Amino acid sequence: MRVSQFPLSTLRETPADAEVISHQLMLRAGLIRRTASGLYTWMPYGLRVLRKVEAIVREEMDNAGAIEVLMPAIQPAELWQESGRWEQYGPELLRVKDRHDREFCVGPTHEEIITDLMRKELNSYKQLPVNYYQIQTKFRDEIRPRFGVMRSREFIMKDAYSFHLTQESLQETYDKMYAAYCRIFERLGLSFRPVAADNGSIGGSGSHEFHVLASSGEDDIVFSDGSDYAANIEKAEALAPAGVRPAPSQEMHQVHTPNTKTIQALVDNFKLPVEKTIKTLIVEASAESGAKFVALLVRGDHELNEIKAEQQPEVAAPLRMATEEEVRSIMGAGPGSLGPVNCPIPVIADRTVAAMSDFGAGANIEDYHFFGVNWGRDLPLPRVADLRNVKAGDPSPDGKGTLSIVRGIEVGHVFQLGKKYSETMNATVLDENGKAQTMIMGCYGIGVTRVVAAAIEQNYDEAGILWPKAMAPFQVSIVPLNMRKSEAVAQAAEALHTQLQAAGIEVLLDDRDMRPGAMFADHELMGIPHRVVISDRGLQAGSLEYKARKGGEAEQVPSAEILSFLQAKLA
RNA sequence: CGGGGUAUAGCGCAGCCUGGUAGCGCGUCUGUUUUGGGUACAGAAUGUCGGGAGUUCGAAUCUCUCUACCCCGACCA
Repeated sequence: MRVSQFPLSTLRETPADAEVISHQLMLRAGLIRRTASGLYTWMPYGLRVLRKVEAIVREEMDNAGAIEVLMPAIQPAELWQESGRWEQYGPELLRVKDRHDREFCVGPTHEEIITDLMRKELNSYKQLPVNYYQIQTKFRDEIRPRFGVMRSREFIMKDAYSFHLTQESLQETYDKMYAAYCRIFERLGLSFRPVAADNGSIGGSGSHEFHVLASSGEDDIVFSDGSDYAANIEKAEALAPAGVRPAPSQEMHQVHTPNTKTIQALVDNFKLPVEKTIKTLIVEASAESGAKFVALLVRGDHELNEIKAEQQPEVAAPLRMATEEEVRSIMGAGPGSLGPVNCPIPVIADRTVAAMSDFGAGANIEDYHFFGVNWGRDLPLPRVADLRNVKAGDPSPDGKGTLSIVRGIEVGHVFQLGKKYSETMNATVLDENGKAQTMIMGCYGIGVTRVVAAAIEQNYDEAGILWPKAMAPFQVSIVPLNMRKSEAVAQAAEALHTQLQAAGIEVLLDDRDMRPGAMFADHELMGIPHRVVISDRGLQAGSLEYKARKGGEAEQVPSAEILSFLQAKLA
């Protein structure tokens, strides 16, 4: 391909509204252009990258026995009403009406369509299991689209849905999909991690997220150095500290603590170790608890896990922190002076808190704390639960090794749906006794467009993108110097271009009449992995210059050997 | 939707406070120059100053209003 015929439009300056590096580089390298909020056009070079990701996903899905279909992007409201999601989904579901005033939505996902399809197509258990997938455009009317293609409203997703007679059969396909996902991200050349995920109301262990590791990621991923345990921090269990609670060694006493509204101030002003401090958080109580508010206790240096908190029967979901006015009217003191001693509302203590002794906590009197507090002696131990986020260095919940935390970008999700849709939509097959059985379902998604952005977040340098080999829009770029003046350079460039193309190498010839520096900068920005420079100087010496995008010095390669040299690099 | 901010040439920005009819850098076009890291010089084109209304002799600038976009929160592939 020649640049003169495959237009490249790079930007020298970073557009002001691009926040994250992948968005900036995708705009600068001319891979995408914004059409409207959350809507992007994929430009020629970007589309090549996208197609490569799709091809790998398609191949691995096919290899794993999934069958490709293509469902409509526009979906009739009746199916969503049948599943109950027409009401549940909210404004993220883009609803439209046709000329007959019939209601439709632009599909954000396809459970309804596939379930409807399968209940019609499948009659017998003998037809199971099946696994259908598609690679298709989805639309979710996100409240706040951002980060370019990372969280856009329209995006391309590979979604697969499997149907089974038994849980064992589902597990088998689930495991196959899990393995296929691992192969996909390995082949894409990404550093990734499958992690156990929160699977909400469905229950069971049937949900894993696949995260591309990148410091700019929005999720915290927890993993163990002593086992293959990995989980989203939302889900990672914080174990109770080992050993028994130390015996009290101090008497409880009230201390005047002016200007001490934070844990840090308490530690600094009173030389109290942070491990001896307690944070008291007041949240709204659930209707069935009978109380209006609940106090949650975590150690001073620990962070409340909102999902774990919401799962407590006493706590209202979604979680809502009490306002400062509410706190004052219930507790008689403001935030910064709160604690479990003489607490007028129900209390739940984190496991770590339950194991503390001689600790300090607010006295529920403005500017006073109690120090030397001990459970059992000074106040009864409240209900204990896992309330906090794990921290790096915590023991792994499976008992093997300690935990580390890294940031990740969620690019895939495998999920055991069970009968959630098949039951409400009455998708059954006849079993061997001729009895109707509700099918069990699994679903498996990959955010194809997001994968492209995530790959950049993980692979870039000052000059631009560093594509993994499998994703680069071209493998080799030819940069001829002074092509318009030097007949020899022009001929050599054309000849090499023809030669590499004939050898099946994806090659891009930069035949623009530009200065070398500008061309180098463009190819580096675009992240083409291999570069061959053709110059009069080199040709006279019978050689071409080769340089890899990722590090390494430029080297001279005899012209006659360039093909085999590149083939070795590309292998 | 709540809170904060921005809107001036393709991109990045100045001008606005203190009204006088729009500018800089990059890019684009023409010519010359240069040719191993975004070359230099000369010339040129490009704006309903986000839309509408108002104040004024006169509005990018002041007032009102609408719209779009960005950032922080809930959502998610």
